[in-house]
Amino acid sequence: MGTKYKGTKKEKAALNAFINLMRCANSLGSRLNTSYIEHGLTGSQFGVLETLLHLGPLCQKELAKKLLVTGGNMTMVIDNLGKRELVERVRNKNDRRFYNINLTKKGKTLIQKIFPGHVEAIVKELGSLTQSEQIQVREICRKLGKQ
Amino acid sequence: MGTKYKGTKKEKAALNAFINLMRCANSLGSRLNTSYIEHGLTGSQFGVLETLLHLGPLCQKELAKKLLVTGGNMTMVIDNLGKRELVERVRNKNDRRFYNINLTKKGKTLIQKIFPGHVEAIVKELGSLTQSEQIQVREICRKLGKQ
DNA sequence: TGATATTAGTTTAAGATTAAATCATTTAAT
DNA sequence: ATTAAATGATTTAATCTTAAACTAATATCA
Repeated sequence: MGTKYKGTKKEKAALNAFINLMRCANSLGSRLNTSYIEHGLTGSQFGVLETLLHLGPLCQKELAKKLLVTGGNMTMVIDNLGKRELVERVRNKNDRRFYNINLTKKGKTLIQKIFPGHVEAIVKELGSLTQSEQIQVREICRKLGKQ
Repeated sequence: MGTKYKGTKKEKAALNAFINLMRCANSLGSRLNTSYIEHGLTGSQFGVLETLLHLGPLCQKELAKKLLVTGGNMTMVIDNLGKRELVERVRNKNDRRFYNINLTKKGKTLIQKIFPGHVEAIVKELGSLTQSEQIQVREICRKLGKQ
């Protein structure tokens, strides 16, 4: 579904690629959020739990950077995960400005329970692409990722 | 930057493609939002104005569907655009459940002023892709778009 | 040492977003 | 015609998100 914008060929090609990419990511994200919404997690909350599971304890700033959200928002996300006792803040002893954010046993159990279904859903969605196309996605996104 | 998840090759390939796609769209979106943020518009507001400019008057439900947001949210977005007199609601005479949402002269002037810079920024960002890669994006997103 | 700058995290204020309940209007089915 | 169902829009309550101002801890360096 191309744009209705009247521009040069080059402009229309770029605009179409952009629109398609954004809409695709948006709708893919919506279709894949059921795995964590069912467990009362928001996207950011799921992202934090998943990041901690796979990368180990991180401080809030690192989490915010990885998940592309602001520091203030990360404070709230960690607060809310903390209220449900899914993560805990532990002051860094060497530098008391930092917290190390750890998964609690309860948090680890939850994310380990949810994650496989999430992967399964992704594999299913991405199954419409050939292996070569999946590699193309990585290459293209790598190029676009550099500002 | 691949995932740390231990899974089958197929799972890791799908997961990596997915993560790259989502992060790419996210950061691309952040880099491209300056064009409208400078004019005090949110992403949704910009989306509405741009859609109305290129597709003509639509009702709120159609706008919500095109922009992948909820109807309730669209009510608020239109409210806020209305407060700034950038759009206006006009009751459909044949079916009074509908509003036709029109760009005002002020709204049309604004979006016509902003849009070229937005396109220019997109062309610049997408310029890191070859023409063939831009076409690949469309093909890949078209496949992923089907649920 | 002690003033200054930097850094991690928090708070605040404004507004965005959603799901769900509700209202108003129109359509469908007797 | 009248009831029931469907449809577009609104409201509500809860949560998310951001930018900017702020606090506390650490680093820098004259």
